[in-house]
Amino acid sequence: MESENIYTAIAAKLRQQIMQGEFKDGAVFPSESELTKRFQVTRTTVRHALELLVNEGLLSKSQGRRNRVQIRKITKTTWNFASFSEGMRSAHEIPVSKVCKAQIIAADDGSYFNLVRLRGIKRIAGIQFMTYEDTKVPLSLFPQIDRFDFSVVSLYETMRKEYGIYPFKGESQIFAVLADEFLAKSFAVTEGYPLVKAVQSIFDREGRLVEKVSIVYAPELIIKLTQDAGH
Amino acid sequence: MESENIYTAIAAKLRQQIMQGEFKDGAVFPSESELTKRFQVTRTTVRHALELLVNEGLLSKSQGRRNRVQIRKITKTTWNFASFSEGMRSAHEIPVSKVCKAQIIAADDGSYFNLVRLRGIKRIAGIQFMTYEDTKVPLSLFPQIDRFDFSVVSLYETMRKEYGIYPFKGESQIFAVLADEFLAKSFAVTEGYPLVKAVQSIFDREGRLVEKVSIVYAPELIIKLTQDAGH
DNA sequence: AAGTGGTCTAGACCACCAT
DNA sequence: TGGTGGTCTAGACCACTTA
Repeated sequence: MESENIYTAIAAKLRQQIMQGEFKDGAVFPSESELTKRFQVTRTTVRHALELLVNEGLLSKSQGRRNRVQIRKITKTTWNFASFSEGMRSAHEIPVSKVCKAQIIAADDGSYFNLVRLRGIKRIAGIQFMTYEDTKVPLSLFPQIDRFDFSVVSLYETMRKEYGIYPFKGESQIFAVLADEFLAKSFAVTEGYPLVKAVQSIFDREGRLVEKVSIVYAPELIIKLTQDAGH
Repeated sequence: MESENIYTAIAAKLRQQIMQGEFKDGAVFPSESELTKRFQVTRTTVRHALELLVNEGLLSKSQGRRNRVQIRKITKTTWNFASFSEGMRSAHEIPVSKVCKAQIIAADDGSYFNLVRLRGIKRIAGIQFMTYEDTKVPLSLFPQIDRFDFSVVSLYETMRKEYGIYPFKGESQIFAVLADEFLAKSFAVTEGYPLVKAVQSIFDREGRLVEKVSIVYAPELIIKLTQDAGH
């Protein structure tokens, strides 16, 4: 498991410790001088390693303060439901998830766990669904993942905590579709109403396919994207 | 125009030279040792400055070879038409642009140049339009920009070359809409066909609003997005 | 006041590329 | 083979936060 460079090796070791929960999310990180002693290198090399972790969204820095573990979510936008439900939770709304289908399916390239969910929020007036998600995850990477109840637990959290696999990069295609009877009923719109649908493939850092997902968004849901030229 | 750090100041100076075309796109960049002499700093500091430019997508590096100026486009996807038309050009298709409206409008926050275009490609069978774009650019940043003929010249290129302003960051909202009579005719679909519409605000590095644009995409146009967790 | 991270120096050796 | 960028050392001083 050796890497060519010292700093990549150090980053790999620290990343592993973060992933395995040895350094917990939000906790203070060992100081740079501690790390120089531990790894027997100069501070420059330690900082080079830490820079990688910062760029990966695992570590947050600010001058004078101790470095902290901060696991950044895959997007900062309402692009996937995860961040959306977090926003709702803070606004005193309760996220709900209704499993429509949870089964193992066979494809050309192996077996997949297929999870179909309606997701939304619970309000006084009743449940309002915001997305319809059809997810496929490869069983080769996530053996026995069908034993979890995803109406209760988060899929991404399960991937991270139970399997140590971390979504890193996503590719999406966007379409417009017309609401069919089921979607119209679920989203409380008329049949034929135009809806946004996204088909995504999510990969981890090693480039392995982690998830194939198709999402139809309710019209209330404002889909925001942020893109940079660089950085 | 002084910055607090030496490396930020050096990066700012080099960035300016790249933007102003002193170092042209694709050309070799001064070597790191040359830059240490020019700015009278160590190589570490020069490299710190260059790292910023690499992250901004202005510079490309590889070991042993000279650093090169490489101006990365705002997206690598079919997200805006620019990259799409570039792809088409290489496939021996001719991009076309039909100006529907080009006028100055007044808003609460100043005057804007409003440009509405149908854009697409010319084929043997005829012209096929792929996007309908409604663009508004502030006259405060781009005085007399209405003198250009944007059926011929690129809007982004004009911003860059004539005004030295460089699109950096974009925020988008995505909707689904139904084709009205005009769009149906332009895109050769039936009225009521579902289409993807994006409303974008584009900012430059200083955070100034450079462009407000709404784009409706033809159904043939596959909209691809790539997103990373970090880096 | 002590400790932390941010910046910067002045070197060194190496891997890689072009000639 | 000479020059380039990549890595790394062993220091130093500063800005900032925390106690």
